[in-house]
Amino acid sequence: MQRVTIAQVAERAGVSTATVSRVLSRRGQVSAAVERKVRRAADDLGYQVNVIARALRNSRTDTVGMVVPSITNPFFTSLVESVEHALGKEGKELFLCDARSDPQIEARRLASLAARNVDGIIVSPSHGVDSRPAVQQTADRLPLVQLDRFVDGTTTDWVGVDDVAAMRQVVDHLHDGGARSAAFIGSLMTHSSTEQRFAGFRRRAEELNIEVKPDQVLLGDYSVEWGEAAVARLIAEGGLPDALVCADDLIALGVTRACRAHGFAVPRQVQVTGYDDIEFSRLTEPALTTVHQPRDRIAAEAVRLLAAAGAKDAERGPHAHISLVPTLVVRDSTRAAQAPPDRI
Amino acid sequence: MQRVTIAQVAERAGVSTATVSRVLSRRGQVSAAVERKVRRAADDLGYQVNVIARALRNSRTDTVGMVVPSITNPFFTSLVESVEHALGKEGKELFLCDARSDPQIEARRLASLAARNVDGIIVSPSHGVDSRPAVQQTADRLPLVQLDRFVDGTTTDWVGVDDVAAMRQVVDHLHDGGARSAAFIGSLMTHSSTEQRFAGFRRRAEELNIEVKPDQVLLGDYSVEWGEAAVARLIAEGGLPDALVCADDLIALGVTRACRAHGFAVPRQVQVTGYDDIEFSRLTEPALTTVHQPRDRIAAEAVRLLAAAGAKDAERGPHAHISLVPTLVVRDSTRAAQAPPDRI
DNA sequence: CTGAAAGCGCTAACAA
DNA sequence: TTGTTAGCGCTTTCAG
Repeated sequence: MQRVTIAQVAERAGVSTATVSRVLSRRGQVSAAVERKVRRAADDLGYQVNVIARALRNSRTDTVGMVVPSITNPFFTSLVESVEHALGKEGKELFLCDARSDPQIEARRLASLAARNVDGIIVSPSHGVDSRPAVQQTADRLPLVQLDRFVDGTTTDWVGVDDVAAMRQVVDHLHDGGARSAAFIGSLMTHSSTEQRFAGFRRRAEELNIEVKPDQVLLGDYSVEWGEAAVARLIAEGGLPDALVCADDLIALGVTRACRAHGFAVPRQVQVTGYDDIEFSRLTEPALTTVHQPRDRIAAEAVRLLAAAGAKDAERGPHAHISLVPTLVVRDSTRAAQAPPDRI
Repeated sequence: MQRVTIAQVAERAGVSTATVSRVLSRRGQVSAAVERKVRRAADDLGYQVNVIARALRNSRTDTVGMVVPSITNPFFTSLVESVEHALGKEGKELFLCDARSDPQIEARRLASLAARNVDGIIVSPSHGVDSRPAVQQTADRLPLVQLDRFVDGTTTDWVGVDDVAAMRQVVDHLHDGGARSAAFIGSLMTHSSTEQRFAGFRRRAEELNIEVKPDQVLLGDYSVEWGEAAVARLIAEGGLPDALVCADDLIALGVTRACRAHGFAVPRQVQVTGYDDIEFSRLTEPALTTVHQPRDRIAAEAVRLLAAAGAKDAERGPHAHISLVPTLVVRDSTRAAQAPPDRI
């Protein structure tokens, strides 16, 4: 239970603490003989650095903090996995926090990460507006990259996908499958993802003359339950359009399920699309057509930006916004291309 | 970018650093007037404690480390969520690590957590044997609780469910549904979960005269893919038994999917059960019959044990093994009770 | 009730 | 190449 300190190692090896430090942190020149003695002593005693003490001295922890809106959302967990992997290559570790989609909790987590002297922070903000103060304050104190989502009006690095381009692909695909009317089912417009995705959807739908009734834009949250509820509401209020475009896969899973429960065949009577390409999206019946996010790439870019920001301590260059183009994964919840009905 | 220290607050408030410390860590008596001055100064300067410095001084971090085999397994993420919640009530934070099912990575994570002076560790070991040295060493240095899985031959606290009792319920239920033969699909017997679950399965199957062919015990890993592969193998080698008992929900999801893909109706021709009750288990077609683990309760007990171990520093009492009884959730992948065929 | 000062374990000047 | 020493920011005796 007693910790072994550098001083004890020094005593046993018959050298000074400075020498031990030099050996153990492999800095500075030490003769081979002394090095051997020190390592020997350290091993014998079972010495382990005290990262806390080292961090206090160096004001570096080799730790990166990450805050996600929800750790139970498979999209974020796979993003976390990618980030951890990318970080591992740099010899850094990840300190993960769950904001539970609450900007207040999020603010606490960010503050606490900063207080723990993490070298940088990766955050997918919970709210497009309310998350701003905490995110901006944190970004003023240390390197910070926003991932996937971002907060309106903040000046920080950001990495994500081009939601508008993605939605264009989605709508084109649905149109090819014969859709002439569509509904959009998303979360409240409280964060950038839904906002961007809806904007992309709406724009392309207009261009293609796909009908989108105002009361067929339904906003709730990113959950299976909400997807189910939304479909129930649509049916109650007059029936389903040709296509249901969902802002994420969880919603789409619920939507698909509810459609089938209410006797609507997917994709024959109604087409459904998701977003994110979580693992389960291929497991439902029918497997979901969705937008694949290049998670590893997103993670790698984020880590790279963080490293760069950490390096040039003096002055920060302009912030980077890296937007990757996602790909459409066509599965069984949409129809293959066909000539539009009126052209037959 | 510059950190505000206690000294700056002290100067601005016109008091000593000791007084500031007393106010900010709410220890010791301070006059109301001084307290107000100090708080004022701290707010003005935007002071935030340096947790690192405090930790070095106190050798306490109010942080608990958690290591799970896989952060993409929904069972573990929901367990993490429960633990974080339970910890929040104690004012502690969670430092989460993913071992990627690799005892080596796991060992590194454990060491690193210990080096960071976490107050305690919650670990669900990746391997029933290979995880032992790291887990035992860590447990010797600080409070440690094993969750869900455990390592053979270690003396630490443990919280989980009674797998044997759970499997008894599963087998009874399948038998009620008419099953007279069954296969078991699990991970390699490299960790306690599968071991225990298989033992429970086998024992009850024997008691009920349910046939289990030796080559119908298939061991791979906890993944959807393995579930799919296992079914393919069973079919290739002579067909499916009445029931397929899976060691976790991911496997069961793959199993169900593969059964349907190969034209076997679930549950009419073959019954399938899972284990864990992850959220997606109710979303597949058919919804999965599975064993529900009381996650919140498991988490609460673990946190309680950790707190207790942290308190009595002097001598550790005997270690506790807390085993909770899980409940069977009957959904649509199994058949309702019926009189056994031979009794009709 | 408040202040001075020591020291948690480590590293980096600076000396030798 | 190695040792001496100061100090990272905080808490906590011990005096006052």
